Amino acid sequence: MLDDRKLEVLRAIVTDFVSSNEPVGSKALADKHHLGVSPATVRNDMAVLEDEGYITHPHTSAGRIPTDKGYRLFVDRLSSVKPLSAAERRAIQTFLQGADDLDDVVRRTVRLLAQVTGQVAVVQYPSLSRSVVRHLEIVQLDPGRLLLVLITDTGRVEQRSLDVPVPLTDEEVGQLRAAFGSRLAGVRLADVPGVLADLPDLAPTSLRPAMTCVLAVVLATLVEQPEERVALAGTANLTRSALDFPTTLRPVLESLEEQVVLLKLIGEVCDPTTVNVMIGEENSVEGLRTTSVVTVGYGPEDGAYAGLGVLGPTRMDYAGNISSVRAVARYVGELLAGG
Amino acid sequence: MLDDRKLEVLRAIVTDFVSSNEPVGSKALADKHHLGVSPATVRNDMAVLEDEGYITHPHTSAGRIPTDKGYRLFVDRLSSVKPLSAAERRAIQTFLQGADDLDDVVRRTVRLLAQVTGQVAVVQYPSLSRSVVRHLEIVQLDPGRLLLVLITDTGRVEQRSLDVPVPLTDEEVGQLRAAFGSRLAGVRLADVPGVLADLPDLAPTSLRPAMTCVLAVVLATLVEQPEERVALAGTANLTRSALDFPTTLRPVLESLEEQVVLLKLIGEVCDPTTVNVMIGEENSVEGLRTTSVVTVGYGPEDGAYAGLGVLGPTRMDYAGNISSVRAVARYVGELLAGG
DNA sequence: CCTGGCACTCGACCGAGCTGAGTGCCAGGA
DNA sequence: TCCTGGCACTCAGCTCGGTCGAGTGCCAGG
Repeated sequence: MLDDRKLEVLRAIVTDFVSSNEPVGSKALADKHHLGVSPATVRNDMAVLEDEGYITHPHTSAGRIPTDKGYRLFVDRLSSVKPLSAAERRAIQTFLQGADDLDDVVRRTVRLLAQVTGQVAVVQYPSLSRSVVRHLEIVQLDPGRLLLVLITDTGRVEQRSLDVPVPLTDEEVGQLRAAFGSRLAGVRLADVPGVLADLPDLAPTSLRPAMTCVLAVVLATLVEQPEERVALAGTANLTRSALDFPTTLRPVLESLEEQVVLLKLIGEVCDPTTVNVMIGEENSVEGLRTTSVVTVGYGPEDGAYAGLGVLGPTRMDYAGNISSVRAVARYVGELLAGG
Repeated sequence: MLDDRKLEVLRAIVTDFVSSNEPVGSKALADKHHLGVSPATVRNDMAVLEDEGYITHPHTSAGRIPTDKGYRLFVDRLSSVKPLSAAERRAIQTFLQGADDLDDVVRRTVRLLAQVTGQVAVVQYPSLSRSVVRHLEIVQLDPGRLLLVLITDTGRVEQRSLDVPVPLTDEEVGQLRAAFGSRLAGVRLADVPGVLADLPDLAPTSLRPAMTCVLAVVLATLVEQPEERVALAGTANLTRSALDFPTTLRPVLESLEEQVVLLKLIGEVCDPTTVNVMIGEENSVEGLRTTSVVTVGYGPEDGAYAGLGVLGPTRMDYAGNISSVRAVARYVGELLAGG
């Protein structure tokens, strides 16, 4: 149905339109891309591409622009990887070096990604459920009020406070700490329920109520409904492509303010090797139907810590953004695994 | 120079323009606000107001719009307090109730403020330097690597990790914890340097290097350069008033992405009783020269925890926003002081 | 000092007309 | 069969001129 030349025409349309933001006509196309055929032939090809739904025109006497389906085909089969320049790689590396904190790493990453791609960047904090416990500290703040501090292998620190029915002595707190600490260190959070299942049974009677409380909180807020966090940057980049957002960018900005939405965007990815691209209408989030999202997991190859990605108008440089996202993900993954 | 009627005219211009976003003419003004004088008289007054720089017109045959100076006069002398409705008060209260965490409180507050005012909302986390230490926990994560967890009276939790030259025994960690804990509990962070000044001298020799390290970190990252955090919400509201931003909202969005800028906006306020209003050009931040900012401190009356506020186009409902900001600040202050 | 009247200004709004990029289609040629 | 040049057609965007009316500034009279 679509021979090589037609695909070539589609590729040319996409690349031209992405860089110019203007409907591209047959003549300019035949000229600039030395396709070896005349504009009339290109027109015929275009008619076919349009029949198949890969391109469309805004009005009769205008050039063609790609549809979401056209972009999809382009991304899947037509875009070649665009390797980053050495300078870019160096920039990424230097920008990320010198970060101490996990917070710092994430903040730097998200800004870097926004700057490199010129899009909105989203970086998820290492997912709790996929993390490994490094330390669980239990402290009594006030009599009867405990603070739990969980530190994961990726440096994420979460705290929860809770009340226990009876104030504990320092010694009892120490016992609690030891009981949980010894069992949890090195355990993936997802595996915690199994590891802790028999804990209350073994505890001395005096400690049992407190232990049950702590256990409940650990399971509820750290394991079952772990708080996922995301960082966002580069929303100002949306204004640069104001033309791309027919109505306004209001719905886009609104969507980006919802943590839930951001998580939905990058939450599913779990493979650091495959880059995921969602184009326009493919997007499940109402209000982001005019945008495309490029995401990838980061972390060790056998299971990512979390995801990161960029969001922009469907008219984006997919090849470039895919490369950037992948490169940044790799560096961040190494950084977190190394530190 | 400006008699009562001229002031009344200015007030009418401001209120009309704020609600309609269209230059207001003499006739409409005389009609709607039953000033008791003819349009011609209003015109004369307008001419004076314009000479004095309080209003201006976009072009010769258009109505008048207030200048920044006009808004300033309006805010300072002409706007009456607009008390919130009972429903609004209830909404604020119910919206904020049920928050457990400090994080939760701040997040709810910032969203609430954005929703109530229809502007961009900014809420600063309780400033560390003005907070009181509730607890300082010291944990050895790995041999030679310590984690400090600081909890303040407002529920803010900060952690820092640091390396000490020699691994410590559990007992030594306990000594460290006791030494710091006993001295810091109940102390304002700003007063910490004095309280800890003589600490290394009193420590046993074996503990001294570690203590010096911890002390250095505490002083450097918690006292001298405490990390101020802010939350932001409602950027989508900027698009609603797209007409108000002559160029684009790009510079505004860019400014709002800078933590430093946000802190500058609300960082100075420290009085929970006085609402601060910065109008247009008064604003020190380039890029926010087309916006106005309404801020106030929140916390106990004798010294706020931090500031919060809203940002919007100069054409905003000052009276309403001032009331909302003040009301929200009061509730949050009570909530944090009470909990 | 206020008021009604009057001439004036100038942005907005509308419709006509032109332009040109781009299309679709068709007949002729490799 | 497929490509090509030619040709008529379409239509968004632009410009131009004209009208409209809101709003102004000024002035003479009350």
